[in-house]
Amino acid sequence: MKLTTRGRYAVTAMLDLAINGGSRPVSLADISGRQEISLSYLEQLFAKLRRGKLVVSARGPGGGYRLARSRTEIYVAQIIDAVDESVDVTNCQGKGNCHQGETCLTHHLWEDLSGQIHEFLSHISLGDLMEKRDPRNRSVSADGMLQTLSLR
Amino acid sequence: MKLTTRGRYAVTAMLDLAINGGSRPVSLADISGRQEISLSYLEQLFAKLRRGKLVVSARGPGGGYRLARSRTEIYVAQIIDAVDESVDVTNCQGKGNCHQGETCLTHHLWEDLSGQIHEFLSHISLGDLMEKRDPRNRSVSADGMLQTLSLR
DNA sequence: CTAATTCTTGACTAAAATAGTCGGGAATAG
DNA sequence: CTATTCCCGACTATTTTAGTCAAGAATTAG
Repeated sequence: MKLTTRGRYAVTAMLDLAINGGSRPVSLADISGRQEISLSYLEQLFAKLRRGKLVVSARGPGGGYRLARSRTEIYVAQIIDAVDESVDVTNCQGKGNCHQGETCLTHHLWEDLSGQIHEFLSHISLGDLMEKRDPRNRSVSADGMLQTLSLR
Repeated sequence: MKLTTRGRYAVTAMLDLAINGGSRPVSLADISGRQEISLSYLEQLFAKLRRGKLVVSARGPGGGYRLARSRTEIYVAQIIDAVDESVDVTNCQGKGNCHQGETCLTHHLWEDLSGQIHEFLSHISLGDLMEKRDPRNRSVSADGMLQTLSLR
């Protein structure tokens, strides 16, 4: 899990789409104007978002992008994963060296934390953000939630 | 809140310190060897960690760094904040334009999310990571926890 | 005291990621 | 037909990341 400015751009653009996309598609030019992101850069981002099945496109006049599904079914983690193509940072994997060494240990601890952050962002949808509501407040039992969020 | 590879290096190095730092300090050379991070780069990171009051140093033979306080009182968010010097990304602040525009709205939504991630990482200590334990599982009441994690 | 060790600091550099540019396409609504 | 919009690849400038180098200050061991 990595969280860079590109991820922020992507989430911002998707939020713009969720907010301004009613029945008709939203053009990248509109998003570019509102969010002050260069059109060509948006094109690159949306190419990835489309490959990630998060948006669908419509060409021609009146065309643009719309969310591929309900805003309550698109999660922040999916957006970031789509544009970030997370690189494998396993610098001890496959080499065969580093048997239970400190390197492996700390690396594993980081992986756990990274997994936790990913899990965290996997429960926040565009809809949740728009309503400024914590999705976990909807959970019926606190036990279930604790389990969801606990370390593996 | 930004989460880059530098933050990962810093957390990794601090974990190494927490694990290998008993009664005596740990030298950067040791950490460099174990974690395969260049010594000079570690020096830069630890300069910031020291300024952030997260570690204390001891010069001379047998010297090195040690945690400034207990591993249960050093949180991941503090480490990342110390090395990342988060840049302000308010591209509408102060300019006076953007009165409740879409730009401001989505920007604000991102700020909320960013704040949530920061809050999340503010509750995970080095000790928690080492014990692979979710700090929130310690909380007495689920209500209190829900409040802690809910959106502002 | 001396010498080895270790942190401290600043300037510099190579490599990678980020953000943006450009130019040409293809589809489609009107 | 034509304007609009997505689509795609190559290219470029800027910034960040990660690392290098060199000199110096503190401190401990002997």
